[in-house]
Amino acid sequence: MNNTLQLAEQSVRTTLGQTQGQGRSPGLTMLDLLQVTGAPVGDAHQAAQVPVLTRRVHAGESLVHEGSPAEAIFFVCAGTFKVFCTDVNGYEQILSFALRGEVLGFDALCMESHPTAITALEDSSVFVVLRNDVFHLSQVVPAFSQALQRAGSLSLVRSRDQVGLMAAVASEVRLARFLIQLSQRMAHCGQSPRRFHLRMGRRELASLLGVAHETVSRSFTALASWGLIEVSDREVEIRDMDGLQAFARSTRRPAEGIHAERSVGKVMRRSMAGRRQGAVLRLAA
Amino acid sequence: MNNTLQLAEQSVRTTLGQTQGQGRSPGLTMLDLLQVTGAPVGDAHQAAQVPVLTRRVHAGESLVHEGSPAEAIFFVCAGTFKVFCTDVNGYEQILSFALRGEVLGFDALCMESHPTAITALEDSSVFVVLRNDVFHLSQVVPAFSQALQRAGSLSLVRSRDQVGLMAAVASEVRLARFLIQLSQRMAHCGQSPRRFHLRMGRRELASLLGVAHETVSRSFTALASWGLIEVSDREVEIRDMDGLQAFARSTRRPAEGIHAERSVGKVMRRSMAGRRQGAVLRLAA
DNA sequence: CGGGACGTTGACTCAAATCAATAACCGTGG
DNA sequence: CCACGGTTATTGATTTGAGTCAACGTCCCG
Repeated sequence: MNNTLQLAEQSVRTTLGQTQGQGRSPGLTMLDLLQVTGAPVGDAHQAAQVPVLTRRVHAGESLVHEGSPAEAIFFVCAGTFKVFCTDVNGYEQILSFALRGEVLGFDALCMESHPTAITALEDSSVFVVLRNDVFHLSQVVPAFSQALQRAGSLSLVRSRDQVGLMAAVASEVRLARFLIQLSQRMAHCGQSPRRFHLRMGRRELASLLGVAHETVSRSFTALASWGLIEVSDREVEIRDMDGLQAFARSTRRPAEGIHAERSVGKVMRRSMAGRRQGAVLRLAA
Repeated sequence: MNNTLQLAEQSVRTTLGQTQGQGRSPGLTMLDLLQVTGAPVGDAHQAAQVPVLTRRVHAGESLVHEGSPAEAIFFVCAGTFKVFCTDVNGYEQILSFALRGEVLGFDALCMESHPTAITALEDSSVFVVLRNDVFHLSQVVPAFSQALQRAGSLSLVRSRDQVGLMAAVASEVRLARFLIQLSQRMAHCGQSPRRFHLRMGRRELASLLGVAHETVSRSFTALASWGLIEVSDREVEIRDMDGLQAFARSTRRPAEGIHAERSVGKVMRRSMAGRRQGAVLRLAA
């Protein structure tokens, strides 16, 4: 317990240089961090004793650069981040978007440097846990150990959802899946699951989905003309959640031996092909 | 310390029912588990005191079913596993292959049930850590806590590499990237990085790469005809590692503002198109 | 006002999905 | 032993969806 406080003090001192004078911890503690992650808080009193650093990152600013030494991990307190890596040719591959409660930099725990870059898509803030403290805090504050495990695990689930996105054949299906994912994550953050503002541009979306940005545009208008969503620039409203979800379930040719009818997506896109205007769509009713 | 042994005993008792009578722990301990993960072993003596369960899984057998309650996590001790999920239409989406040292089921830590299925591609064995023990062991055996963090982190890195695979435009590039990844992982396991036996079929590979299985076949013959590899069914030999790596770096249209020359892949595929036989290839020499 | 970033839409091309046929392999059982 | 069905892998023919190139409109900021 004594130990705990010492540790925390040291943490603060060590990190101040890191934050580049940007953020001072306004009295936030480990308890706040735990609450943001949604993990069960064991000993709230103990957790409230351990101060935690925060850092503000303005829109477009970088939180970590690719290849920079892995000195800390972060927990998103507010805002949105994009995680990406830039290959030798300058192509920027987006790996995920992170919302409130998610951990950033977990993938660096098994290496010396960050394999990915992270930048803020809007004004955001994070909790900072220095790498050296990760180990100690795990031992001293059991709830933190658990929160880290859960957050890391969630990160993995997200990453695998991402594979599900890119696995879809049709570009419209990829977009539909993304929108549903985002909708659920927004809901989880207490925001409206039916109407939201996209924090990223078409180009970034295209990278995430693994298609050309022109295709993203076309897919948006396609989904809108089916009557599933309504779009205006980055403003999105889901008009037919069930329909969108059904459409998002379209898959690539099913495994042999299972003789289901043709995939929904293709049927729908084919049936829509002849139509001229955004006709109302009856979906596998 | 005393506590440690009690915990372990309990673990053994609780798990015996789970293992379906398949595996008895042949005296393996936490020390063995730590060594397999490659994590630094702190107190070897302590770790050697903590028995750990193992479980054998025969080729084709299932380790966990999708949606089954998340009762344990696993560390691959030997063999190969595939991690996948089956969607409503019966299409089997492969998420990753796991080799020795990697953790399985980490994604279930943040939920009540496994979001993915896991089956063995060959006769394999795993260490079993019950979910309830994960928390306690993390507190009692610091080295385990660290090993779990590292293994989870590695899992995330793998999952993101997977995104890198599917992000590539050309199917031959995807396959090339996969082969290089696998080569490096094989090397990490102490096996030859130039010559290996694929544990998975074309269909499974196709699912992982996000293409049709016919395309995987064609990509294999393409890479072989470039002279980069040699293939015979599931036996693969990399003949030109540098060339393969250069080819694997081909990307989608680079981000605007960076005016690099056309992507390597397209050029190569174009220049190869005219050739009839597996000519020797000079790559960006 | 002009330059730049962003988004949409159209036209064209081509790579990969799909459909189909064949070959090789394997375990089973006559 | 071979015949058989089932699975897997390869290759060919055809179609189509998405990448690419290009033009255009909008918005914002200097």
